[in-house]
Amino acid sequence: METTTPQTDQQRSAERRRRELLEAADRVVLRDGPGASMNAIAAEAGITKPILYRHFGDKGGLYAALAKRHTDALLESLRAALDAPAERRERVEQTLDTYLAAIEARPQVYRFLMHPSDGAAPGEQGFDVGLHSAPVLRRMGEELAQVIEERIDLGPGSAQLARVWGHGIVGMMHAAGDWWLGERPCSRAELVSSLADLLWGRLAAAGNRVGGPGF
Amino acid sequence: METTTPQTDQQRSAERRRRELLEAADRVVLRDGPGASMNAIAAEAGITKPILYRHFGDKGGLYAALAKRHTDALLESLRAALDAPAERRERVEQTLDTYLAAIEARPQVYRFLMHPSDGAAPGEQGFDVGLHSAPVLRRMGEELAQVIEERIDLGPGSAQLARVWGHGIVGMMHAAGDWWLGERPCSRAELVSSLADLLWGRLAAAGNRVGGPGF
DNA sequence: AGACATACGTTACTTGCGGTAACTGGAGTC
DNA sequence: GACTCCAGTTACCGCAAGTAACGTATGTCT
Repeated sequence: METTTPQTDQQRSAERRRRELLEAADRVVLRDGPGASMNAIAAEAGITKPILYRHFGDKGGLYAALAKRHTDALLESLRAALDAPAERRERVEQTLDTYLAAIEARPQVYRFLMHPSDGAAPGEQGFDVGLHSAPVLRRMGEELAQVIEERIDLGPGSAQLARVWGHGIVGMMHAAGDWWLGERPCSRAELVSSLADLLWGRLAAAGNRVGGPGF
Repeated sequence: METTTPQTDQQRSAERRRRELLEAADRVVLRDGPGASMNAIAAEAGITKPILYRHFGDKGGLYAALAKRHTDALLESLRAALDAPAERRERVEQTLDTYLAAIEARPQVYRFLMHPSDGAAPGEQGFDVGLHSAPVLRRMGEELAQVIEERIDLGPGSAQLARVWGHGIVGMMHAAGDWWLGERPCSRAELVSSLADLLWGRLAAAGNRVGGPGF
């Protein structure tokens, strides 16, 4: 057989191993929260620490690899909702709802991606060592910016405007979702509708309250 | 019992001490970034670790106290801009600009408040141990929600709507500001104007691009 | 005055993490 | 059969959070 395929064989094996390790890490993080230690992950994978370090360099590398998996999956869903052939408002609501459904379905994953250091027990190292603080939001922002610029006519300076809006809208969605996930003050549909209303200028259109405080 | 003024004296002294410690911690964090160690902070304050722990319990407590100081200051400025007697758009722009000016003027403080674990050197503990991940955003969101509900007439369900919008707008401002601070793609005034345009429904009003991709 | 409680401060320690160096055993190669 | 790579191990270092146990000045009670 391919007795003369040492490198390819090794590479395939290494990649499979890497996937296994990532899945083990996933399980641990999902179970123990983001405070999971490298030791615990190694144990779950049935091996010991140095192997993890050989594969991922350091904890930040493991975090990045783990985050990339989930981020890719999330972005995939969002792209689908964003590219759907529907009216703009419909698309916006679908995208918001997709995002919220995702974080609602797997809050542990969400918390890991967005607040990787929370839940670290005393003496434990957080998980976002390095500069990996929520690159998810950045990626989503850039992605949305691109879609906006491709599909909407914004006149001069559209590139800049699209990027500002991309990051702004993503941030709005994120913050509202984070708050909603914590307090559950209303249904998902209501939240989606309220946010879409905001984006549709209802804030600007609303009238002043009568007998307000002071003025 | 309260023999004259021993307790009060002690309390005053303790409070002054606490302020001194917080100021020292501030200096260290501002200088060394959020990876500052308790030892370093204690040294800067001219004392040793256990005193810090007697005053703040644990690192999370120190973080919380530190964050509260800055958060209070920031909220103060924002409230002023938000309560100014001006047209709504003017007020919104002023508030956005105030926030952006603050994070632009003291990015170190900003990064500490928002991304407290970044910059932690290997082996160092991040700074947001505990559940203190960005309560700043929550507080700003609630504050804004209150102002919105007080001053704007939103019809039925206004309380809920105001809260969603409060958190959403704060998240928009935060994410856009974070991105802007990192890349500086445009002037502050442009960013403010773009965000206000977004809130004023320009996204909804814009026309579709001709010859878009696919459709 | 002298014994005493109390808060302030210290040194010295434990624990547990991330990360690494140096050793070990088994596959394939000449 | 000697040689070379690997995956994997044990055993360790450095360092940070957090704690226990030990002084020491200050003002109070008898």
